[in-house]
Amino acid sequence: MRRRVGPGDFEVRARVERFAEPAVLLLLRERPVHGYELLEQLPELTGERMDMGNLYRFLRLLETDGIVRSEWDDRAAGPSKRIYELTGEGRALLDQWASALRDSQTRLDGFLRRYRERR
Amino acid sequence: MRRRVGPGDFEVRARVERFAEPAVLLLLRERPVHGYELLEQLPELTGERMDMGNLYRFLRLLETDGIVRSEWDDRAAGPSKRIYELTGEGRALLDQWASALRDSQTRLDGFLRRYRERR
DNA sequence: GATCTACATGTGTGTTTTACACGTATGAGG
DNA sequence: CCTCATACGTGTAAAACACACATGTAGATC
Repeated sequence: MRRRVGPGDFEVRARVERFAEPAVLLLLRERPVHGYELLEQLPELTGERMDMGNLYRFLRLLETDGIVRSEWDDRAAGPSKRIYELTGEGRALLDQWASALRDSQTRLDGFLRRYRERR
Repeated sequence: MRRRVGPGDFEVRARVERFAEPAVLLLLRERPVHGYELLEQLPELTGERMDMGNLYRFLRLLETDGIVRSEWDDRAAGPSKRIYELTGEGRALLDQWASALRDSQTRLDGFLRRYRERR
């Protein structure tokens, strides 16, 4: 997204497409967590707050795809939580993401190097 | 985009959102070019072929936003070309992109470092 | 005991971005 | 005359993202 905030003054965000996916997978690899917890921990990785609605939808999609599995947890007081954990497929997917993100890094590197040449 | 190409085997692309924009701006900063030429040179920066239709649409949008300006060039034989060049605003926007991309790089770096911890 | 806040999980829907298919015209070379 | 490379474009569907709203639990505060 690009937004003009003044003449010659833009606000640009350069986000990786669907970056929430690898971020969720990485957090889940560390330990099983529930959605609300992810919501709090994601910004640390992604730099911005994720939309709640999309997160919960996204988690269910991951489950139908066999990337995560979940179960309800009512043991604690308060509203019950759905705890998600990574499957073997999920770990494989995270590895693919990591490799794709390394490529992306290389590409960014190339871009920025070329940007600095010929100022 | 994520595509399952087998059990536990995924094809993941980790692309920066709207990466074509900074790529076009960078190419235009180097010298004025026309659309078809961009189409050929973009993959060098972005790693993939851009959709033609979207590129031409995108260039016109950039022009209405004052990021580039253009004029027809009929001097050469063959179909006439519309040559684009970067405006001052365009250069400013490229600088903003570069800064955003550096942030993105830092974020990727953090992600990958955390990925390598706790395998 | 009403009301406010934090926790926790969701649905509905519009907007933006990207993907894919197709249309039009010029001129060079067989 | 037909095909191919060049050059510019439109139409539209699908995917991703943004924004608003709905539902329920329980502790804290008034």
